[in-house]
Amino acid sequence: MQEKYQPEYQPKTVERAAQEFWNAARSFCAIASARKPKYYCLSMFPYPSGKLHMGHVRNYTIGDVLARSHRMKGYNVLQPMGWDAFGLPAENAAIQNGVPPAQWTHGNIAYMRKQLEALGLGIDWERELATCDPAYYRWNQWLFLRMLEKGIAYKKTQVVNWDPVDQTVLANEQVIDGCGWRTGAPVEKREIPGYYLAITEYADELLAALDTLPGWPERVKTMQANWIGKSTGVRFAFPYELDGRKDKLWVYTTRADTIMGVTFVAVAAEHPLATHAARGNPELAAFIDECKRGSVMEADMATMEKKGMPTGIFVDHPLTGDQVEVWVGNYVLMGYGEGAVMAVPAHDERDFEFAKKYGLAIKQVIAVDGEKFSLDGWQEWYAEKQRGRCVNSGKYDSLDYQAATAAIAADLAARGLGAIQVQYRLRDWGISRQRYWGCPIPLIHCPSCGTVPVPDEQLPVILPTDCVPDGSGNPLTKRADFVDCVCPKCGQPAKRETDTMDTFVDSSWYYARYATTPGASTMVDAQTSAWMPVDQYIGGIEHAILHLLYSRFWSKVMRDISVNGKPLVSYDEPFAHLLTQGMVLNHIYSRRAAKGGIEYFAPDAVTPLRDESGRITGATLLADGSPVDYQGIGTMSKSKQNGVDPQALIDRYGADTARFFMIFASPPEQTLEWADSGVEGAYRFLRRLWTQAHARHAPIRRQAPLPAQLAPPLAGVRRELHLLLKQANYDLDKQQFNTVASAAMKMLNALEKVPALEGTDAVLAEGFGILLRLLSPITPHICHALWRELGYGDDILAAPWPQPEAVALVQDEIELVLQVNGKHRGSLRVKVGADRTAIETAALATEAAQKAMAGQPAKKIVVVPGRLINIVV
RNA sequence: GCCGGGAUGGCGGAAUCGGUAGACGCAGCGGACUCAAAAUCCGCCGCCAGUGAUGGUGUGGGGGUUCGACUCCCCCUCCCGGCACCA
Repeated sequence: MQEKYQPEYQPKTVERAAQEFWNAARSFCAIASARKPKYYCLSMFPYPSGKLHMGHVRNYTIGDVLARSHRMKGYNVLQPMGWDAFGLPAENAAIQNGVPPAQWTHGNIAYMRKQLEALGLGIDWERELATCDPAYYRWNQWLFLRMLEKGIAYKKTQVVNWDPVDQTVLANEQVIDGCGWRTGAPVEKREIPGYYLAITEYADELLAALDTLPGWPERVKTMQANWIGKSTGVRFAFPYELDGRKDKLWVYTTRADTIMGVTFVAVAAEHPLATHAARGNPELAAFIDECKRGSVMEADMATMEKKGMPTGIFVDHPLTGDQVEVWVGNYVLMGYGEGAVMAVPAHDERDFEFAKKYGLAIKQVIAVDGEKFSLDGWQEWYAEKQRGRCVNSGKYDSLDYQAATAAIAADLAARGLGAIQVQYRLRDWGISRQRYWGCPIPLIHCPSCGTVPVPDEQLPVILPTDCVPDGSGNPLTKRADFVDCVCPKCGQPAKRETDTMDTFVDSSWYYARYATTPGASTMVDAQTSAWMPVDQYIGGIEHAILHLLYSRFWSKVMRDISVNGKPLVSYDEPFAHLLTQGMVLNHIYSRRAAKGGIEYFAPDAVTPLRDESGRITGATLLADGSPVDYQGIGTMSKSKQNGVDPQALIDRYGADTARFFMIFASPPEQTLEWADSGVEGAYRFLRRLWTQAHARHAPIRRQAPLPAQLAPPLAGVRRELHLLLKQANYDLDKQQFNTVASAAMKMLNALEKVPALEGTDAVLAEGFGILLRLLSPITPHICHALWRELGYGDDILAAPWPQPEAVALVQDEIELVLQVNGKHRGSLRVKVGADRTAIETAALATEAAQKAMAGQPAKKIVVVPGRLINIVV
């Protein structure tokens, strides 16, 4: 044994010793093994924002509980960690304090890695990676070039938020109420070229394959399915003649059955017809300009006031030949579908409001029996598909949705004006960012050859690490040593692409890189396929759609790209099981900066002001008493300054307390409002565990075998322990870790009360052995130390997972709940095998039943075996 | 606005299939130990009435199904996540 067994719990000493033990034994280095089943346990890697926050502690403790419990259950576990190291916050930090993003990022990584180590996570650090490392991002570039060759990557124009003062593209996050976050200037929409990945080519597979993911939460699959948004509709055209030229205005609709109710057509501000009409119409041109202002966010588009203006251009209704006027609408997006929509005010809520506002015709073409249509106000049934029948629609009258759509599509097709088409809500993935701190897009622009890919042997295109962004555009554009190059094709001077990639690219395949042999000279290798897919992925619910969908897409692309006739990877889906952790929330305080931008303040930097009901209404700054606004509660994040650093907790109580508290606080999938009340309780429990173990260490070390027959009080304690273990194992399988922690507390409560009898030592030895193993995934350090001190063995990680024994659980009497008319009136004890009649007789005989029945005869008696009996009078 | 989720004591939460609502813990209150405090230990603890036994009531709000509803169905309110350049 090591030093003297301390009677007091000293987390620092215990934790240092355990961590040294694991490091020396390389306990968490994953080596492929054919003898054990593999378990690739992965938590979403953090953005190195500076310090860990409680959301990280929650995420990584959950992952570690799963990894450690599976290890003890006999799995060969891989649990890696790395850094999502490119991104906007590094540039923001540079703007604020002038430090280059590279330096800031590496400093943060060093600090946060120490914090993760202090938490005692069972991580294979030999596989650590950072996405800002050229050895990693070269493969982003390499795969991008393969996608370009296959046509999966292509160029088109994109609409971005433009800050006219800083002359820079803004992220959605940097747009506050339609204005730039630094300048306060109203944001404009601007069209610029960018590169896209054709994720829509995989839309069908991404949707269908959701059914192959039983290990994913239903809610995430539903969100992804809705996001992909597969719909079957009709793409059709309104023919028109303009300046003597015949042409067609195409639209797409899922409600072709309402086509006879079209009273106008709305096009996007950027639509060619709008541009045409704006010539010689200054008022319309001004309106189009207005439409081009504002943010590009969908939420803004959906909630803003719907506005429009007529173009004076008319198109022909494809079936009736009626003249239909074309309007410009601020709610129609050029980049989505055809940039034009048919408007049926009677059966689309948005069109209805629009028509009422501008006095446009509303023509009812769908009726529902028993419902009365009125122009006075919108009613839900107007847009209903299922109950409706066509009216005022000529030959389509009385047809239902299905029949009308089919007939109308057939008629449109016969005229060459349309066809049934499957469409997706999903749009192709735009990956170009006009930012410095990201992976360079490996392209060269040559005056004579056009856009030329960087040859593979020149990869990676290395990002200079000494730039300091100042908020006014991408500093790469000013770096001649980066931009100036020679065309790989013709050798003439050329310019390098300065756009970098979306950071979602980096995170779309990092899990595969972890699984690859460290230092491999290819993107992936045979080891990748051996470890993949990830068996258990753990991360925040905020990634339910984008990150998880992009990763699924990226996997399928890698599967479809072959090198030397071999696909890069052999799996279809990257993540077999997914646990979506609920967000850890905290209060958000902010105020408008002088220029109109916004600044955030940490909750511990303000004094909240409350109304009489206790709700926070505002706050004052601790530093100078100036007022700040209360923004409600939201996810802990660097940008909102509301993260809580776990370091103080770890320093004061140790990592085990921090881990236990986070796990105990709530079930993993639930949102958690941060409050540190209760940390004391977690610490108290661990201290009690330590002192109890110490007080009993002599009898436990004897490891006496259980006697054949235990005295009833001891048998009762033993039964309780095994019952708790059974429940805890069930909860662990359900990934409901908070009640596993509760079970451990209940076990200690039971063990403290074990009466001193013949066999007590054996019950204690068995009981502590169960408790320590059950608790070790949550609080590994203290369990490691006690396991050794109490003489169970050298390494609790090598111990088998505890299982309840059936013989310990038997009992001969059970308690049934007694109800009269469904109301709880007491209980009664019956022998385990008692039959129904015996139970009924016993129940009717009880004083409580007699009293509650008040002399009335039983009309019916419900007996739920083993649970309750309900007498109905 | 649209998509997904949530709401249970003063607080975090528990209740596996529709079967004792509030396990476990925090806070609080009372007591023991102590010169005192901390730590520790014992007890109480949803709300209302009652000295008490006990009775009534209670899982965001309203309605329904059922012998029985935190749990199932319908409607509503509020909160959280996502909405494609935060990660």
